[in-house]
Amino acid sequence: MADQLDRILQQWHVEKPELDVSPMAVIGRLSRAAMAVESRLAATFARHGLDAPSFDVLATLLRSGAPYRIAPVKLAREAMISTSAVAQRLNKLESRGLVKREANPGDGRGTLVALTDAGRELIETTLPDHLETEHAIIATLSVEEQANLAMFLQRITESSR
Amino acid sequence: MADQLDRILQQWHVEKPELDVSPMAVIGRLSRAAMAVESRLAATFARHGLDAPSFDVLATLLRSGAPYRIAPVKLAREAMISTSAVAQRLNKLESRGLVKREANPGDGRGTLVALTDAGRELIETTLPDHLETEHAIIATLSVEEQANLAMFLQRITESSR
DNA sequence: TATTGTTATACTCTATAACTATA
DNA sequence: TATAGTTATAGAGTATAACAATA
Repeated sequence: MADQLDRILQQWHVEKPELDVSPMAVIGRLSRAAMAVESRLAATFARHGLDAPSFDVLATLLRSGAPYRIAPVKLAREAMISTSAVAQRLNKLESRGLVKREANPGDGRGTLVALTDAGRELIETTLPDHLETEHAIIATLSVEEQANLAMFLQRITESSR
Repeated sequence: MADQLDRILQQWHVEKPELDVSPMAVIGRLSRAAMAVESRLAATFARHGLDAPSFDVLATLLRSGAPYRIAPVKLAREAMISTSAVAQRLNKLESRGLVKREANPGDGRGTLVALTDAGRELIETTLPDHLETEHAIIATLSVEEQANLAMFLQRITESSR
């Protein structure tokens, strides 16, 4: 089945026959797949009143395990965003009562972000739905193909560092 | 080699052993790979004074072939963005003299976006550099692996429609 | 001096709504 | 009525800079 990338590649072959545009077949489809997936995940998040950045913070807190407390600087490193961006994500979540900021007993400069009961409840409810969405997205691939895909993506990410 | 996704999956296994988080291995790596690639492509674009949306418009015009003219509504469909977003991309490019808007002789309502000489020159110079970057990103995979990766991504995108 | 964290501010890209003009 | 295109406006998320406080 020809997709949009096939048509784009065909155009390039006609217009620039001397160029090797084969990398576009991979990178183009990577970016389109990421866009399509992002949009499906966003729909699931929205059903629970969340967006991707908020889900990311709550999920990071949950998977860190009891007592569900993390320093903002650690959240910034995990998400690869600035500490300022973290502060702004936290403002949003804290105003909804999903997290709260506490003093860090081990570091007078620091803060600990804690999951509230409401936050815990929301992420526990959202997570299975999210996993179901992710499962549906990749169900078109066999388990072996999924493993190969994950490995290829890992190698691409590593080689881009 | 354990990457960040391996550590995240391990955390989930400990905290939520009853959940099947295996889809995250694929989707998580997809989103990280897309982010890493996007950032490398952006660096190449920046070296030529461009960003991804601007490159997208100029490349679309170039691969459309002579006379390098496209209606805005077609640009919107190709890029899957609103016609308003297209108008704003065009404002930016036109103010730099890289494209110009002409009347559409076949449709009195319409406009044709034309590559200027400067725009043509810029995209012709940027394109080989861009392809080199893309080639470097996927060079870690064999040609066969690249083909498999592209196919897997295509299937994921299709199944998300 | 370096690190943690916050706010103020600005930037980028986008979509929605409102509008003009032509098919 | 529908389509093409634009601007005004607002929204989301981010980073940089400036700042306060502690290590």
